[in-house]
Amino acid sequence: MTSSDEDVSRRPPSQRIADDLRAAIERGQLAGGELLPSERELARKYGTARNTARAAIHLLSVAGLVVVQQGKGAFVRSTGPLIRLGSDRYSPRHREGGIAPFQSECARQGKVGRVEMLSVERVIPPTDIAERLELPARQRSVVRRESVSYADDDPVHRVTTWIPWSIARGTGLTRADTGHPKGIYGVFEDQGHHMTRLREEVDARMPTPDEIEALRVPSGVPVLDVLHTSLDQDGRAYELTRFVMRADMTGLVYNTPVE
Amino acid sequence: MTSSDEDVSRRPPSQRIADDLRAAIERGQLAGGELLPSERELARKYGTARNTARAAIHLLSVAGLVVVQQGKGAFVRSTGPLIRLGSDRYSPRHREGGIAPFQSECARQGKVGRVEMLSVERVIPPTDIAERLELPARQRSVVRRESVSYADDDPVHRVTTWIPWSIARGTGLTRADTGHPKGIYGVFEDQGHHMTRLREEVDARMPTPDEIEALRVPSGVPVLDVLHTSLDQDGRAYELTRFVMRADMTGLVYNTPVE
DNA sequence: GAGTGGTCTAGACCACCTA
DNA sequence: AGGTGGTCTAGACCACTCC
Repeated sequence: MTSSDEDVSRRPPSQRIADDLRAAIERGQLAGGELLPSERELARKYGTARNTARAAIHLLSVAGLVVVQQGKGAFVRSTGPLIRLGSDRYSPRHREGGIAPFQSECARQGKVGRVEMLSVERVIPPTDIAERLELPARQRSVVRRESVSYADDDPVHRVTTWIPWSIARGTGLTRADTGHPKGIYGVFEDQGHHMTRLREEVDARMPTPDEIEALRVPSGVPVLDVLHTSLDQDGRAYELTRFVMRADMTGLVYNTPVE
Repeated sequence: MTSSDEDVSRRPPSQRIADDLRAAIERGQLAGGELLPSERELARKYGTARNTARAAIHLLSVAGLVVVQQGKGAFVRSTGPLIRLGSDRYSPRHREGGIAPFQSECARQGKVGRVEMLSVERVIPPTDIAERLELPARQRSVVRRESVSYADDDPVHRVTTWIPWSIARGTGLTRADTGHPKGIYGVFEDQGHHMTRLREEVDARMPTPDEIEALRVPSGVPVLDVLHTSLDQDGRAYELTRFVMRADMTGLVYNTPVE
């Protein structure tokens, strides 16, 4: 009658507890933001050692279902709507108003978007970056601009832009404040580089310790790693940007013609 | 001299061990596929209980750096090139040869691509699907096609397609084998639906228990969740597909004009 | 101070893999 | 058989939060 691969009695106690909690969450019996029973309480209830109840909660935490806070307890992770970076964010239309697409997307979710520049430096880029910019071996120097995007005080994107030195030299691109009302893409256009195509390579992975700290990512939340290449009217790459995005607060959307 | 937030002596033993292993991996001292010291060995070496060494390895496992196999040990996860689903996979060009883009992308990585149909059923779709298909409340019936894509015997994508019953009825879309040499998109074209635009919403998240089983995802590996909408020459959605993709073996790439 | 999670110990038994 | 990981126990002490 009962199939052996669903034999609940053979499932270890920690997983049984986790299953029960997971089911309660999925049924909505434990809603987003709600507090789970404490480890000691679960241990009492299930007649196990505290470590066993703890293991159960840990399972849910690495699966991204709950967020644990020391001294407080484990809370069901509440899933709000995502801030979606659209492929149309580079459209010249969006620069007319002078308002960045990240900000307007935040506003749509009732949040305040803000970008904080971290650094602007002239560096030698990693080889994968140099390749995509088709830099000749002789002149591998680029300007690297690093920033963090915030939605309502939550850091959500870590953004790194690489620009060939031959393009950036002598322009506002070498300064934190470009001084251009339409931002860095305004500068590129003044320099004669109009974005006609873009290429984005999208990966997902767990964050590095650096990223966990910088983006304050809770356990069980991956990041989207987007490597964006801007191509100008001659089909040449003139700028590269890597977005590392908290996947629990942000997503992507592409809306494109089929060629 | 030493800043307090880097004070290594205050870092718990399990994290110290994890840090050391992580450093060895990042230095390449422990290469991809290589075996880590056993838990008992680490415990001896660091003078801790086995549980503590075990916790260290667990940290690396949920971070996606190592894969643990019962009875064998913990191995450094080897990162190969990804199979990248391109936004151009829907181009009519690709259907001429009759070879699916997934297969050709696998071939590029020296792998054999294969798709296994799981089911074809007439169902009432979830509301988010119905909304995107702009189904009138009266006729919410759709054909749901489920399949799994394999690269060399590894299941890498779980694919679900929803098609309004009004479009699918009486066509090969209601059968596992459509009988069309150009696949389901060939059928759509025969029905007068030509894909002129596509919209893809991209999220990343940890896999559900179902997905962990179906895709055999090791711990510490997220999935890409892509909701694809096909729009025909009239700008109407005629088909929706959800791809759930192992992020350690597959990625995405979009190459689009800027409008 | 009482409650919560964070970490550790020292042992135990089981399941799995390799030879 | 002897190694590996998987799970559990019963206790301990620490760090954090809230009142």
